[in-house]
Amino acid sequence: MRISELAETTGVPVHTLKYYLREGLLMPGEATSRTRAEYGAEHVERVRLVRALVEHSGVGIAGVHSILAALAAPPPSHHELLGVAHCALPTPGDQGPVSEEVGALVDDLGWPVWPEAPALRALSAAVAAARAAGVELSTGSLHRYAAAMADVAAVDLDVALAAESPAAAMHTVVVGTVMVDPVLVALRRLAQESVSARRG
Amino acid sequence: MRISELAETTGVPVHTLKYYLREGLLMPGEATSRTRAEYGAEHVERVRLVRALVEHSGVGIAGVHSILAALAAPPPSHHELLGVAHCALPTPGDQGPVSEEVGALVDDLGWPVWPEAPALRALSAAVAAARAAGVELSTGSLHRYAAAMADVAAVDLDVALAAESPAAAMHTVVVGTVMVDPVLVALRRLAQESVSARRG
DNA sequence: GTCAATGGACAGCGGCACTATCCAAGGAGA
DNA sequence: TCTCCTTGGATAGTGCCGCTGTCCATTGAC
Repeated sequence: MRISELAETTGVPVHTLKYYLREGLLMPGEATSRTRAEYGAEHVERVRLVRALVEHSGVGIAGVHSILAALAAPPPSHHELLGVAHCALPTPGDQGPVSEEVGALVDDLGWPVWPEAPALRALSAAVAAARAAGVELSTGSLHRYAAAMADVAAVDLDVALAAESPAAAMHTVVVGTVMVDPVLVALRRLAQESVSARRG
Repeated sequence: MRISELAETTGVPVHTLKYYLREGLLMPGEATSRTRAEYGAEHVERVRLVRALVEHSGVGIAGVHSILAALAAPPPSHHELLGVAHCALPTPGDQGPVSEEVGALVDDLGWPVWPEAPALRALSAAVAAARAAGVELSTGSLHRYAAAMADVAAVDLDVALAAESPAAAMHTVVVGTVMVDPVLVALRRLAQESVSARRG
């Protein structure tokens, strides 16, 4: 199909597709002449992925770049997959240090976590920001939140390991991690209402 | 203290404080003359809250407005608190319809949820976006995610109900909901690494 | 032969969260 | 008193981001 058909199929304007081509978010079509190129199903899929990431995941264009690069790289062993995937994910607040409290938390939980994990820094920043906003976050609450997120992670890993290929597992982990976050946030709101109604 | 001292105390430039005053995010100080006003501890706290929300919660200036309005309103009964709080929270994707699948999900779970809840629409949109990005989200996975988020919500409600006043409970629910989301996201990443390492 | 579509280059836009400039009035130190 | 700095207020500008609009030469379908 030509670019205008790709635009029609995906609902994305031609101008925006050209922009994605310029930015390297969309691979060029197969040129059939100097002013004509052919696009296929993989282009449709890519456009849908890029739009979903841009519109719903909060990672910017640069983040989409990094995610696409991770998906394109030959996926490493299962051991390294998580580390590579998490380093490819844009993580807000991963600049600062790891707080003592967060270090103690993962120690207490007995979580075997890479000490340089971006998520450790992000967690430290997020906890500090919540406290600055006046939210009381006790160690006990953090432990209970962590236990719940361990259940979430178990689902994530079950789905990822069920993938038929390492590339599919990589896709599941990287894209699933960023795209399911909003799902979890919405579920949390609903669960709050549900729990409140049951208790009230 | 004067505005320059407020700026020094909070680390926020005077210009930005003036901007917050203009936008109504910061209440005016007590005017001691036409070119002098006195700011107090509640201003410091408000500035910290506004900055935490702007920098770390993803809700924009408009969302901060809506949150502050909810905090200022006389908090209703515990029954209504959650509904009022959630309507005040900016919820991306709350424009669309509620998908059948999401409706069936809350039915299956037996969650007593208000059918007009913004989170229902947000969840529908988030699930659709994840699917568009190629993430396989089975009904079973959604159920397991929902169970985990029910545990999270139980912690949320425990903390909120421990508040000594309805106003404090409102603050805990509204601010806690948006500021703890990033904490949960970071914990999910860490839990993924931990679970992966344990299984590998 | 005609005319719309294409690829390519590049500037412009709209929204957002500030940030800079300017001004008159008012207070504080010399 | 004089001078200089700060304040509040108003208005306009900045930088970033994700597009979007314009222009052009080439080309291919009708």
